[in-house]
Amino acid sequence: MGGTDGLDGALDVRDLRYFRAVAEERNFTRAAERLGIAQPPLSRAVRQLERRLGARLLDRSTRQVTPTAAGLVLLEEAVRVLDAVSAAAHRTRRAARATPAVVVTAKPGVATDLLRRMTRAYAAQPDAGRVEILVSGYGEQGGMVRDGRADVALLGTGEDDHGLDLEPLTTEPRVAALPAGHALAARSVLSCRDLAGLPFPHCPVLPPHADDYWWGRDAREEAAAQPGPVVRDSSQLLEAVALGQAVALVPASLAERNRRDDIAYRPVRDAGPYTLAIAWPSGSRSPVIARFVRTAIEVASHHEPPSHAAGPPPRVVDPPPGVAGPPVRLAEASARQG
Amino acid sequence: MGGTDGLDGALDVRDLRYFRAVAEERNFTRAAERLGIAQPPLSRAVRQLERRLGARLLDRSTRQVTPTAAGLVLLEEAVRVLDAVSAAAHRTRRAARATPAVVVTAKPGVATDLLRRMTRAYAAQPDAGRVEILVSGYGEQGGMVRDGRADVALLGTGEDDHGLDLEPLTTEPRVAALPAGHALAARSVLSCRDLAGLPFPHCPVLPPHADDYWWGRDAREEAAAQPGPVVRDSSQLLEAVALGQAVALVPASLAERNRRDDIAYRPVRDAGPYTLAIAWPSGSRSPVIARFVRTAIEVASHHEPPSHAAGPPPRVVDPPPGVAGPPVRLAEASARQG
DNA sequence: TCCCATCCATACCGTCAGGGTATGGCGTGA
DNA sequence: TCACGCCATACCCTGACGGTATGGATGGGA
Repeated sequence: MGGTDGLDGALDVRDLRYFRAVAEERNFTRAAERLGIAQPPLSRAVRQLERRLGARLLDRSTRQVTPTAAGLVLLEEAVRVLDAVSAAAHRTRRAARATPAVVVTAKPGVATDLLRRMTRAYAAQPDAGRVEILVSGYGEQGGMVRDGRADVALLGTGEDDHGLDLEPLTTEPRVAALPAGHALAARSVLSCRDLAGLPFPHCPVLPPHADDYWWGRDAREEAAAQPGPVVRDSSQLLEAVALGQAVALVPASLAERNRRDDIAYRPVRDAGPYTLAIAWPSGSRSPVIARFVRTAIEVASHHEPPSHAAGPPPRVVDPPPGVAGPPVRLAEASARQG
Repeated sequence: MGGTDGLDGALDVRDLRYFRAVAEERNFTRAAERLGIAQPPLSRAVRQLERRLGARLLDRSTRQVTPTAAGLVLLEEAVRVLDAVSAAAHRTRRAARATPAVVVTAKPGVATDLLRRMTRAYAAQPDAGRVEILVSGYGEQGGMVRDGRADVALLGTGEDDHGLDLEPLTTEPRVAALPAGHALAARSVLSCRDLAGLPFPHCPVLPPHADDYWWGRDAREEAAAQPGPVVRDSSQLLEAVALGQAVALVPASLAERNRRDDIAYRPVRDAGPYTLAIAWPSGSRSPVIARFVRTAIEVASHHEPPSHAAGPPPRVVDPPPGVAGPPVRLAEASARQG
């Protein structure tokens, strides 16, 4: 479908993995370490890559390796390629299994009942395949779909939805979770201003596979510099709040399901709602995925939010998706930047 | 951003190119020829790939090589990967040039005036970069954007928009183009039924780079089996009509601009309109592309269709795109299949 | 100012994967 | 039955990739 394969200047997955490591680490030695090879071959590989592309990719000035403009472009493209390669392997292996299944991923503790209903409704359909549920840490869902470990994901407002198509499922208000003894807990209603400056839990923006995936040093340092603790799931988050290490904005349903003495939940007047969406690989034509998405939307539209006072009225399904659903992004997406 | 790179089972661009060739050609010998290597290494490579993935990809039954279910999945993924790799090389090289430009591709003879206005309007903006126009053959535009040779494309209803985000620009009716002496030319209005069964020009569904890109044998045979001639641009198309080899449905504006004695244009009552859209890589965040797309939409909304009687009213711009415009597909896309 | 630590580049070498040639086995069609 | 087409196997060779050793440059600390 694409055009000429040509030789693409003979770009290779290995080259892209290597370049990505260096561009992210901004340091050949650390990158080599991360890749599990020695530093000299890495230097050579990157240099060869630059020669093949006929472009300088890295400025190796004194004491600092920084990507050039072209290097930044290649870094972005490399990530896409590597995800696509990963996806190719995962999806092929999955398709080869005797009874292929739809793999849906979600972070633990959110929308478990909705998820249960979805899978049940799907499995109830005649000749529907199996459904596997793959739990993932905060912020991991997008990556799991992109690299093919999962077919669809449930993810919330503000999570990384790069390269995915989304359809919103449910919306509910968010409330503040405060340590029981916190000064703000004395008040019955808060506003965002009240929370400004307080330590928020830092959802690890990135996959925490320390072994085979790292962030560049600045990203790591940046993460370390954040005031709040790093949490991977809702129980860690609540624990952090209970221990007084942080405050957090959580979906109302999560608060409902986690009433505890050591945490005070308070409405926040001007906090945006939490929207849960279902996501699938952008442009997927898989009828199985389309069917699951349709089912999910159907179920969500009948789904009564677990019972909190002023939830929004049940969502009306907009035009049902075609094969993989009309790619509609959340409003958030278009507002992402000016 | 994706998850674990792991080793992906050590998938490689080379493996995917090889597998794609075999899966498309359905014949090892021809695939090897197409790849410019000998057949035995190809057999070995595919076998190794199957071992690495732990899945049978091809059924090599007697006299016939057919992809398995897993093989079909991998074929689709392979195309994505290869396009992404191509795109990485092209975009990086482009970004490395002293004065990076927006490359827009369109087939010749369609919307040239609109294209001219768009580029002029874009270039008129302060600190806007250069614009390069890359002409492409029928059906090639999508591939050119996908593999990074172009940044944006103008393409019409029904063209391959896989992996692209679209925004419609203009809509105009289509008319039938008939050889002047044709029996139907005697009538003043036609319907689709009248045209059924007549030889239509076969827009080469696929890139015609005979050297480095071929279709699988069935696709080629299928194409050869089509009654109508194969054409690559509008002048070839009109020539084919004039020579009596085919009839065609063409946008009204094309008819306007190509009045000839040997071709009769007739309205077709129930023919769908021709919608021209601008397309860019799905999920692109490039501000340059976003800007060009915004300009294009703006220009198109002010654009008076070249003057034909009952054109639709000037199109109203729906919510202007954010960074890269809200990915909205043409209605056609959601109707693509039930 | 001098020294040392850090970090990237170069030189050299061994290994193995990938490609070529020759050939065999098998099924099909004349 | 023969001949052809097609895929698999066997074997060899080349070259790319990775490792080790080492050099050169820069910047910080004493």
